[in-house]
Amino acid sequence: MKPIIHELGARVRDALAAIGVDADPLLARSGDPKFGDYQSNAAMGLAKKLGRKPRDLAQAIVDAITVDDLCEPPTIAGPGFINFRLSPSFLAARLAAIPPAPEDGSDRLGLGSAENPDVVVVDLSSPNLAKEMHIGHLRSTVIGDCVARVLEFQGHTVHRENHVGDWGTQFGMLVAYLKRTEPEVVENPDTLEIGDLESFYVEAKALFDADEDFKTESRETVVALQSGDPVIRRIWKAFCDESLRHCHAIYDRLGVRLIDRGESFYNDLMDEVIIRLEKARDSGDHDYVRDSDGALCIFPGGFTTRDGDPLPLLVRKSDGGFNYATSDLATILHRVEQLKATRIIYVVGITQKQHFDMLFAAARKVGWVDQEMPLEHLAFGNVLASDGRPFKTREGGVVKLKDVLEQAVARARGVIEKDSDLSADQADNVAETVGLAAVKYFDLCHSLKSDYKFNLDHMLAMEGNTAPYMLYAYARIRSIQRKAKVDHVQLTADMQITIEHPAEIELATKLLQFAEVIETVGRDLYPNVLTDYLFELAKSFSRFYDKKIGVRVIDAPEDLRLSRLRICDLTARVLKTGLRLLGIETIERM
RNA sequence: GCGCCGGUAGCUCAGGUGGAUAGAGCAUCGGAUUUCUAAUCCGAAUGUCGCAGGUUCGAGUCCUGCCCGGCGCGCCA
Repeated sequence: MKPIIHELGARVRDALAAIGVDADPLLARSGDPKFGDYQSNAAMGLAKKLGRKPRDLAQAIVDAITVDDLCEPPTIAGPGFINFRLSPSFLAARLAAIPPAPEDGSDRLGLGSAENPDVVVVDLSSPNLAKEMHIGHLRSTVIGDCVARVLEFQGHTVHRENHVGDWGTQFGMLVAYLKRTEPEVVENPDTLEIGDLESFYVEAKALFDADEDFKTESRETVVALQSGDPVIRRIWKAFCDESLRHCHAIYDRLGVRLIDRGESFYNDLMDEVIIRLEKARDSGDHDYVRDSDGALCIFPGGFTTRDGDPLPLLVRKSDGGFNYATSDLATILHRVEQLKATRIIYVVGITQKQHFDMLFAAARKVGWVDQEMPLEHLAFGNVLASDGRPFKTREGGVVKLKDVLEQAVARARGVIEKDSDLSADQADNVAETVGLAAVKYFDLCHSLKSDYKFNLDHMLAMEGNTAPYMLYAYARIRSIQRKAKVDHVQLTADMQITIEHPAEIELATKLLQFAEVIETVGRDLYPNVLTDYLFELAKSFSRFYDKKIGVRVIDAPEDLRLSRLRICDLTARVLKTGLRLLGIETIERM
């Protein structure tokens, strides 16, 4: 079942072909319902090219088109828009054709899988293991998980790569500090527990700054670590494991699954990066790879320094050490050559834009990545405090992600408190779901590139484009189904759907847009397109079910009752599926 | 200095490939309703889309210049 917009587009293309024109049908969703559901904007542009009047050309297209199985007779409006309004019988047939939801929760709503599936790498979250995850890691984790879910849903193979920072210079300091404070780690590395990584880091840093001996020790430890000293490596490993346990407590809570592949994993590949680049440098016909001030560099071109000189990507520092360009190039080698990736998406803050522009340009320049292969930096803005300033604790420290989630869940508990139907356990469960959903949804409903202001009142409001509203809309439909005492699984078998009331038409049309929304999100990777759609769907349902302008459901005549209950069920399924793709779990009652 | 991102209603924010009278939520005002969960629905009001030019049938969207805010610009990641 392909998106309706493409079906209509194909019909317009055929009509154009019939009158001897090969052109893009320029199909779009109508901005205003009074113009119908879809419109073709092709006539205006083509008319000029063909030396004809736009409206005449539009008329010729309409005369040549066959769409009576999909919509009402198309109309021509304004300068030459061709408007299409889907017919109720088509809407009904299309909805009726959606197969029942499978038991295992993998509902696809009748959507097909990608014809040419990609192998997609999504680089997400990627915290530094030295410290605890903080508010700055929220967006990458949540956005990355969302696009990974959408791409998986479309049938692509997705690798979620958690490129954690576990190999930087600060690990010398941390391991040296660990050796002092937790000497038994050397004997029993598995038993290491650090309750508060953040303060552990602060303590280590304080000692590093105050104690010359410790500073020296730290530096020696880095060298020992990176040259493979088994004792140091063991302590380092214990520290990383412990740190990852902190991270995964959060990932588990958020329902995010990913593969940890830290910088250390790429250690050997970084050597390989250097070997290949030195070879290119020495070959004589890759002048963009060369040494500069003692550092091995790639000059991708198009980037300049403050003084206007060509800006290189530094791949090996003049002291022989590696930096993040080295490990990022190593990830590209691994992803392209080992994982066989056909699309790579880096979900990283927008402050890194120039770095990724240079990295991608360099990787293409040296031929490690084909020109056509998509390398995408999915860049996002900062999370700010509600006053628009940087999000800090009262003391000016970083805000731990764990604390933010805890606070949201606590506030959610307050929101649902008045409902006495739920047991204490159920209430806890609902609060957990609602609180986490609120944080995720609020993040995902903003456009990526701009900063947004973190506001618990907003994200936990029952009104407006929020998680609680969406979850309530879903729970409400489930409540209707319970009250109607109809098995909504059995309901789907061989049963006709009737679409005639304006509220039914509106809701049915909205339901069938799900396919094209998913397609858009999979291509452009804008989660807020999905949240906006789900919000509109929920509003359409409210009108559908409204006493004044909607239809009766439970007490409607039997045939309409079953049809409408099925529409309710389809709405619930689209909401559940859409929210699932956002990484949000639904609840049956709240 | 160069580059990138943002500037849209009182507030928070949306506005695929240029499309019709620029939207939503909140807040404000007015109306419906003894509820198939009112956590609702209908209506009203509110805009120099940062400014100025340009491109064209048509510009919030594309181009040029400028203003404001944020970020980045050689060995930290």
